[in-house]
Amino acid sequence: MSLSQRKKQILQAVITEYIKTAEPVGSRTIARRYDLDLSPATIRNEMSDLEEMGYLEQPYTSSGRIPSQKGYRFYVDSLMEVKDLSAGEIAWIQKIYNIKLKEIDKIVQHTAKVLSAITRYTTLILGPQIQKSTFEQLQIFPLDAEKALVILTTDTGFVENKIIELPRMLSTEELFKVVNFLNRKLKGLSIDRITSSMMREMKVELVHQMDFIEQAVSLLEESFSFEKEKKVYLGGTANILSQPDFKDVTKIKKIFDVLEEETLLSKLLEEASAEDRMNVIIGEEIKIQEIQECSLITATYHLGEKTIGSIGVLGPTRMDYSKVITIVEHITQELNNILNDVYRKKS
Amino acid sequence: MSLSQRKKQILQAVITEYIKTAEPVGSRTIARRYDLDLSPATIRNEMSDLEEMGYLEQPYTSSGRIPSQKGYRFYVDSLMEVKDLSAGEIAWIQKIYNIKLKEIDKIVQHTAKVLSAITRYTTLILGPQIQKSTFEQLQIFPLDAEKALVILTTDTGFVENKIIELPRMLSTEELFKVVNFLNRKLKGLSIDRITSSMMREMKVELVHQMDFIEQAVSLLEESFSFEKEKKVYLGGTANILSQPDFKDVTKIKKIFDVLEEETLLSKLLEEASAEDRMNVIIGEEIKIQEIQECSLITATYHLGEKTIGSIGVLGPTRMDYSKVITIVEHITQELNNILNDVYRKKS
DNA sequence: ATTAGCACTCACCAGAGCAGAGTGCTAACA
DNA sequence: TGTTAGCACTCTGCTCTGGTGAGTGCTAAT
Repeated sequence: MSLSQRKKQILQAVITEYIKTAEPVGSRTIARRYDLDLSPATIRNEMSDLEEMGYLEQPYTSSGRIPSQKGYRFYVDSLMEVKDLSAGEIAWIQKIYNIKLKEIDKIVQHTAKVLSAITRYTTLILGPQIQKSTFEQLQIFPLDAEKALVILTTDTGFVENKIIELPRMLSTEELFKVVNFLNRKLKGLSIDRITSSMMREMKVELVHQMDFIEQAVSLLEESFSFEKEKKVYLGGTANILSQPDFKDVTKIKKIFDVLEEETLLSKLLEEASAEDRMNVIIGEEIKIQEIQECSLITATYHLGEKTIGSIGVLGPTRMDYSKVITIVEHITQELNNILNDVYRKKS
Repeated sequence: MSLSQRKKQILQAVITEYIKTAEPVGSRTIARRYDLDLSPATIRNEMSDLEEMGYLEQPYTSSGRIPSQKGYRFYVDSLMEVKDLSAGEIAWIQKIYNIKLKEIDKIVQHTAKVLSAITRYTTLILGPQIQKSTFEQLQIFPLDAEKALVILTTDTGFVENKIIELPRMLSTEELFKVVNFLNRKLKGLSIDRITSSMMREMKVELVHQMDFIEQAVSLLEESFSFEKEKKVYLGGTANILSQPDFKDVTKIKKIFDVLEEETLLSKLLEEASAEDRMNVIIGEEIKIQEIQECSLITATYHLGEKTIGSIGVLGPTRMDYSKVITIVEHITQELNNILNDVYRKKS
């Protein structure tokens, strides 16, 4: 069943007002501040209907109304008008975003900070995924008899480093032989293609070519066990504390506890932005119980054609969806430009 | 003027009790819970004296007493008995600290997390300083015509990478000439010895050796402008929210705002641990106004002989100094062991 | 279908009254 | 002279009360 034009107007008015004030909205307020040419009584009746239909809620008997989750959903999907940024706002963003950094992780961290400063909410950015890049070179520096530093670089300027245990009984010479072998084999391959089946193949080949098989294989395995965990960059976590929605310290505590769980956040962001377009998740649609009084707006960012990570803004369900969506859209665009500028493939 | 034995006992009792309960402590409580064989009235008189001398405070007329900053100071310096960890506690710490990581930044981050989990306060760790390590190798990978990836490695397994603008008109060949020159010159030098005077020297030398001076010099400069900013690793920031001392959201907000200022924190830690031993800074002794209701306990950690960073635990002034000091001592020791184990110099 | 009017509900606030914890002072005691 | 019992007093924190105002739901009139 669809809503009458008038009901939509009233729903929109209630939500807009509630987003602004964080207070339950009464019929008089609507009548006064939005010229719908209706008396409070009529608005009351409509609001009563809207409540019955599940779009509004009453925190307590005879209080004003607040939007329900369903209300927000409908607002975001069909009611909200996404306005463009003014030239002034764009200039302002430009000014504080203004990036001189070139390292991808720094860029992303700075973006999180700036985005949270602009929106006044908390920003989560799922770090760029090395998986999408192309293998450039693997290098190895022995540190002592047992350990070596392995550095993996990609065409996009990723540098991953880790320290591995050296297999016993492997001479320096042999070590470099294996490394050279790997470099020959892998050059130009995308990282996520270097799968376990591929590794198996290489093992077989190693068996034929070399006589120190076992050690070489374990070296190979260790070298490629680069962290699959995805880094999440946070910005403006303190902003949560400015929200009147959360004046209860125990509630805040729960949210912060979630924010300290990187794995949880990375899953959240990954699922949210699975479809590679702007996405809004409202309240209990979020799978993490502790933050179901929040909403999350996500988008993805790209390097060339490939999606390499995602951006999320987390605020109370009462957050200013339209404003945040515009800003996230803009920032994502900027980030894409910066990244593609710095890391554009050589020719 | 020094305190009588009895006054000391009473002061200690008040502080111990207040640390436990976070409530103003009255004379009856002391008489009941600590067997000093004194009547409440006598204790009252002594407490009154202690207040006059500045060791105690009364939040309001005829309430119990709470320790003043001076009180805490005296307690930490002369009263507190630092007890050793029990075998059980040590085993427990061992269990959750249990590190398999080898990369220095991961180790430090994990330490911050564990330390905050054990103490239930917030942990700040000033990241290991590359300055103290020894130059191993500089490498350069051209990304495109204008940019190149520079990787600096040290003997201790540090890997710093940055992207630089290539000077125009510098051929790949020339590029590698400069890099080779640098590697020859710098090999084995400690990073903090690579000062600007040293750079000047090298510039002079370059002038004599090569005919593409200008470009080489600018390359040199860019390559060595590695971040001097010190990274601070945080753990357990959410713990602040569990402290009954901070039930006021605006207070909490202020603290969190400070925690988001990395530069501020790194300065704080650096100053606090300047003397290279365990240090306790109480309340207004902290230079940052917003967190003057907190205390900070710091220690330094080492690689070989060299101090490479510092560890701090931040809690309310009412924090359990003795417990935290013991734990920080223990964890610092563990961290030293781990680091020296992983990064011990090759012979 | 809309609206004016009215009784009713509930949160919020201020003030009053009360219990409990704790102090400071005085006077008695060892 | 130091210690202690006793007592009046203070202040917080809690509950209860009544009043106010915002807001509703219902009914009846337009």
